[in-house]
Amino acid sequence: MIPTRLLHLIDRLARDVNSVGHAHGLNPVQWDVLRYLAVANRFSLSPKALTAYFRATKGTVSQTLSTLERRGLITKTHSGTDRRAVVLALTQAGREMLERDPLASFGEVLVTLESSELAALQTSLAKTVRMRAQITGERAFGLCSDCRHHRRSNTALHCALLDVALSVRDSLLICHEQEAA
Amino acid sequence: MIPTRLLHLIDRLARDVNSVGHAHGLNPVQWDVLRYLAVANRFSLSPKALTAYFRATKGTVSQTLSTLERRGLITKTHSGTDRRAVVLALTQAGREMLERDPLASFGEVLVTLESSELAALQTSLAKTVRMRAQITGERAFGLCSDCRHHRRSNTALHCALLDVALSVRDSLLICHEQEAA
DNA sequence: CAAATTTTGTATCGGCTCGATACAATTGTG
DNA sequence: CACAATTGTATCGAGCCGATACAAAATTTG
Repeated sequence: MIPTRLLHLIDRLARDVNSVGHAHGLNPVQWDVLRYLAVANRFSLSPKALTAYFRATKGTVSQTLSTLERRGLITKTHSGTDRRAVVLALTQAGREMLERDPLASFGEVLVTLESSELAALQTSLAKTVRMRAQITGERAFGLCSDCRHHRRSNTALHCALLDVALSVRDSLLICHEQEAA
Repeated sequence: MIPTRLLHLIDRLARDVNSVGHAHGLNPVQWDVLRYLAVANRFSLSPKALTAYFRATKGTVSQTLSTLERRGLITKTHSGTDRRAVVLALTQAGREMLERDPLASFGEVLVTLESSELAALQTSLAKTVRMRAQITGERAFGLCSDCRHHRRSNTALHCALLDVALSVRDSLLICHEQEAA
């Protein structure tokens, strides 16, 4: 039996998020790009990864990125190893813009919840998002450290998929290659 | 301290909802209208109520409704009491379309959760949505029976704001006038 | 009651987003 | 080296949505 009332709440929440996403001259997708770049590791800073993240076409992503670059919020540089690939990065202005992230207004509401309730909410939502990604066959964009390709010896961290060494910081960021362990 | 990780999940969930909302030739807003009309009581079936519900301008709502009417999914009739007002209703085709609601795919995921977890999730989300509505000064669109204008004698139900009798069915639907008790 | 104001909705215009298609450049493969 | 696959850009057009102006009915005010 489908939990109609809960679906209604999710729908309403999603609409609220979308509606609050028009702020400081940016639209919801543009905010999302800034947020993504703030939490993605160095293997995931490409238009390709964003295309998967947003389920948008390459053209759409390309346009959004051009707009953000024109506004000085991100930079686009060509990768050294693969000269087709573009490496994205937040500029200082981009990081400052993120400090005015309208989504933070949800945070102010959430912190009034009991910490145990907050933790439970986070766990349930994480489960939901993960299962959804699984069903739709899309990437989960989870933490590098939660990935089945993640290896940790007593000396270092390593990605078995890309065969590269990982910093602690790398492993605590989101990776587009991530697959649940 | 703002729960960043949780905000990220909410953002991702919202994007998922929005993305899944393009189905059967309808867009997310059009689905939302159909869903709303299915759960709104007879005092709330107007373009005006939808304008508040979606935080959209009157013009935008008017256009969306015209499109849905053209597709035969809703009807628009003039109110008898106030001839400016329009009364909306789902057609049979509209109700059938709702049976293919893409949001139901979330339900399939959610039912795999423990029922206690499901209940907790619903409670937390309801709180969040309610607090958000309060802060932004908007209507909550809660259940008629949860309203401070709701009166129940041993013989009948009554709305003290509109001064009309309520059926049991009325009181279990969403009302645009609703204010938390 | 007449005039002004408020409420409710429509019509029209234009900016902008986004998907589709075609294309360019680089890398990988047989 | 020819051919395919990958990654990203350029261009076009449909459609969404906000803004403005307008129409019709109801309400308030003098």
